[in-house]
Amino acid sequence: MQAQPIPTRKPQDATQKVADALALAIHEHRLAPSTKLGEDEIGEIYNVSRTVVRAALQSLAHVQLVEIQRNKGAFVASPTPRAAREVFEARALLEPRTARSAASRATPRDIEILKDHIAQEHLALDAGDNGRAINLSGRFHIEIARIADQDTISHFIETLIARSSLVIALYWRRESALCESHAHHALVQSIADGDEQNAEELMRSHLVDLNSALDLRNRPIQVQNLRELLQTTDE
Amino acid sequence: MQAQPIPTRKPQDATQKVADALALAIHEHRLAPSTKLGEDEIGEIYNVSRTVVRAALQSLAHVQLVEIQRNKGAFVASPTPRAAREVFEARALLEPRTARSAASRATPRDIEILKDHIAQEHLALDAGDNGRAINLSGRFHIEIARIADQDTISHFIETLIARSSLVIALYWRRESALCESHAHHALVQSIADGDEQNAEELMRSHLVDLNSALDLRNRPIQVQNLRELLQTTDE
DNA sequence: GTATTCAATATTGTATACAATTAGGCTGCG
DNA sequence: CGCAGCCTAATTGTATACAATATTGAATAC
Repeated sequence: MQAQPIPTRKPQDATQKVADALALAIHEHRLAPSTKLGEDEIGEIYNVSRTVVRAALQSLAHVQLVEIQRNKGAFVASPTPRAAREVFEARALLEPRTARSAASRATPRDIEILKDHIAQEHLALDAGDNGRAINLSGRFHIEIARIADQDTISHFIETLIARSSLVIALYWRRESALCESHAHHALVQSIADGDEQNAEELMRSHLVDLNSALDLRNRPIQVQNLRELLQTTDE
Repeated sequence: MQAQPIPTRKPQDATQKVADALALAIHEHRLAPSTKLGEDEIGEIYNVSRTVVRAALQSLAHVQLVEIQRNKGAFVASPTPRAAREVFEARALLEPRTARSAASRATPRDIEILKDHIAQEHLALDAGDNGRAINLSGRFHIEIARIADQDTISHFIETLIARSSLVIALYWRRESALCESHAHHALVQSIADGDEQNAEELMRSHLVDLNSALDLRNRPIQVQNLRELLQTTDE
């Protein structure tokens, strides 16, 4: 079974397509924080005009995946330790309640989806594709928010998880094990059981674990080559 | 020294300027929900090209003040009762804690700013300018979030309050008094006193009051998209 | 008279051209 | 040798031109 494209929202227009591709690259840590995202360069890679690229970059800037400096250009966002801390504080505030809500509403179909996410996550880990595993781990949380059926808060959580990807890229302690989907599995179980209290508590502790796996003291800097990382043959 | 030729003033960031102007118009209820926002029309009004207008509209779409339908155009957002409920649920989740945090950090300068906000709000109310009063009332909440010094959550609250303006435009019960800044005054007092517990509780009850002033049962008439109205049974 | 088809118009989506700003290097002077 | 100033190249900001899609209205067939 080969890794298949992660089902993002279907890109209706070119702008969304480019934005999704860039977001995926960032989430999978192929694009490091602070990487310059030149408009011409991206446009050539995806065969679209700067108009489309600019719209995509602005879209990503709105969820703070990239930072746009006027007359300077767009860069992959590089959250400060303070911002990183805030992201996880906000998640700790929102997600436990979301997990509780999900436990009270999840359908068998939802449980299937969650288990499928975990399965794919395991596959990615076994394949040594950490970037993809991190992305899938985040999408697991997004899926829970979707099940909770709170669009507004779900949207917030999506942006938080997007930024979490950057935080992890910058501050993850290598010595700590990658997202033990163990925790995810227990979460699914409590949600499937409709055990609201347990789901809430598991999510809370899960986030605490995640947070404790970060080292917010050092702020590494990396620069990479765009074209090699983004080059795709599909049209 | 030289004469300053200013045939046409070129703002630093035209996009932001247009977006701000449109957002203000929406917040002050000069632009009603579901109003069509044609690109050419707006461009002529502000003397900018469609490029700038499109960027501004997309920016507003990201905070859900406008809704963009592909190949159809941009419209002032019109939150459903469900969305309206969610907005205030999210505020109830975030703002009490923010008020508590503000109470623990506010400086005398911050208190001055808050009191100034209330004063301006009173002025607007006395002048019968309800739109401006509503906008100022919202900015009061944003100011508290700023004082709390949590950029991430503050950003969420900003978007929630922006949408609250639309919710109020659609669902506000005429019979209920407009935002009694009485509540705001008490809040400022508790924040000035550093009384965290009281600030949190006051904010909570204030939001409950706001919510109870809405009537989410009836969805106001919006004959913007007839096709949808005829096709959907509307839950 | 009604409904359907199809052309005409208007509006949005995208690409390209031009203007403004920035970054880097070169020269010239101290 | 070092630094200031300017000049050139590169990149972004904005405007305009062109393409694609949707809406409108009229003509035609039934």
